[in-house]
Amino acid sequence: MAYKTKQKELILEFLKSHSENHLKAEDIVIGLQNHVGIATVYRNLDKLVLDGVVRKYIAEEGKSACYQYMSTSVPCKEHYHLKCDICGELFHIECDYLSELIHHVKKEHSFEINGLKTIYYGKCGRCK
Amino acid sequence: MAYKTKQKELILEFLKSHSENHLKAEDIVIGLQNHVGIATVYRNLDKLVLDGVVRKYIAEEGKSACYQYMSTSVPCKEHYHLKCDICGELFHIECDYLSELIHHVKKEHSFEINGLKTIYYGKCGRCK
DNA sequence: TTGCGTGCAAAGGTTTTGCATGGCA
DNA sequence: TGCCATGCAAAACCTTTGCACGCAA
Repeated sequence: MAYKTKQKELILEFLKSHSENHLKAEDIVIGLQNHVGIATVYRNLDKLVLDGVVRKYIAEEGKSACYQYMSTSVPCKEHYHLKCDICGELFHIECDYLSELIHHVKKEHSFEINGLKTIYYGKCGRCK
Repeated sequence: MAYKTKQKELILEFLKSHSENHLKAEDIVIGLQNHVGIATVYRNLDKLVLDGVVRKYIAEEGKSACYQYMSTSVPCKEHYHLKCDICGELFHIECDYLSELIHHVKKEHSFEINGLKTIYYGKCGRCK
């Protein structure tokens, strides 16, 4: 039902080898030296996101979305994202407090926060 | 330096009278029955956001931004937003735990989270 | 009168879609 | 062979911008 194609492999390969970065669809196309069309990149990313292999970030309104490979061996549950409104930098932090927050909201507010998808906006130390 | 115009008044009026809703630029144009152009709406919203009179939300990537009037009499510091990935509904909650989280991140991670801008994504009770 | 604000339409950037073709199974 | 995947270009969508005109001060 799902064919294995060269493009699919190339895209996943590229995502894996840049798993520490947040990639835009175009970054992938450029990284693969235009061997894969952007429409194909978007189509594959959509599927990968649905399969939970890749996460999608809303970096900034109007700007392009970012994607990142989710390593299956290293769970990212304790990994959160803070984005500075001023300089635009995205910080990755690990914090038990945030994990507790998720637990709290689930218990008290019947809402299951997706810590991987949520981005906290604000002002970073340097810009303050 | 800043002129008072009919359009400006109409837009602010509309935002105020729908302060419990999250409005898209187009909602405002339609609400005002096309008496104000969409470019004008965007230009005014930008200023209002800068002035802190209105907040802007990134509801969903690729989709249009939402705006909401910030009542000056009722401070909204304890008011957070949860958006369900499944049904798309936006929940407004008040929660001291979240307020504490912001305090914690500020102290421990030197990052000042903007609780008004941040939207927590996840799954709501009904969709779970 | 001065110059900011507006409306319109065009441009801009990102993502999606239609359709013919390519290539996996 | 059957049918999913791809590439290209066009379309779709939201937002911004250029320019001439209108209108507040």
